[in-house]
Amino acid sequence: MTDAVRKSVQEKLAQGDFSCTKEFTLAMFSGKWKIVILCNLYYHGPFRFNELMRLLPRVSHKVLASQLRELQEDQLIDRTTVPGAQPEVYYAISPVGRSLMPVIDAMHEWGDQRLRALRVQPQFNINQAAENHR
Amino acid sequence: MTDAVRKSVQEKLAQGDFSCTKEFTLAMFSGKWKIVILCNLYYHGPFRFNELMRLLPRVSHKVLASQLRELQEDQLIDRTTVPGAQPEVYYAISPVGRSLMPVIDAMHEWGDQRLRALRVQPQFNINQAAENHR
DNA sequence: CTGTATCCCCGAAGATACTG
DNA sequence: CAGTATCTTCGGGGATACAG
Repeated sequence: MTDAVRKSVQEKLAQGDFSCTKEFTLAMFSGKWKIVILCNLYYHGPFRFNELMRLLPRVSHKVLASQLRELQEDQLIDRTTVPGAQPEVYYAISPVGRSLMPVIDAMHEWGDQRLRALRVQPQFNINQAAENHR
Repeated sequence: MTDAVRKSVQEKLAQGDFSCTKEFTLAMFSGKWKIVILCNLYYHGPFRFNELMRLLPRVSHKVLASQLRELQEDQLIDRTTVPGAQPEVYYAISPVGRSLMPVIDAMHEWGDQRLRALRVQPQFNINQAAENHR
């Protein structure tokens, strides 16, 4: 959703061009909330829509819905409806989504080490870097 | 650059919030061309600006420049100027960028297997999936 | 509760022209 | 050759209102 990558990958695939494996993977969790959603579902079990809303305090209604829809389309999560007077909808990580976790773990580890390194290097000021990016 | 993630990560860091390691890593190669640039620099050695332009046939002048600038700011690549009558500028992957390659390799492998699986599953039509995304 | 429909904003991506 | 400056376009993200 966030993502120019996502779109261009889809176009490539539609044209039968499968030479974009890295970008394809990248497109899986591009989107401002997808990684957080994925990790929450993985580590803390299935959640209902509003439970996720509470877990992600800053996400808007519509955006959460669209992120979940895309994650479903990519088959990374499963959506289950428990019937009843007021049906309950549960989102859970799927086997495919689960298989993506090692990649996310690798990202976590790299980011962890990198941030650590940046904080002890006085010559690289993180706030300055943020400034530069404007 | 592409990225809502990049921006929100920078804001978090500026506020002293370092609890976004995965997103931080994600922000490294979010941007439509960054992974391709990184891999090219890694596997096929330093390149000059115009050489990169030729390698990425669809990228525009300005966008390539901005992607390279951000990669520099993130210290993933090094920019070297060889002085002379007409100075030559070379872009090469940095040690930090090099350390990111295992993560990218993991993404490559996952994407490869996933795409393979999708192509043999007739029940999941990739073009259809692309349609759904509209 | 779990969404969809609408409208707005902003920044990334692109095209083009200009510069040292 | 290696960029910067400017303008336009397009789509993601957000807020809000409405619906089943």
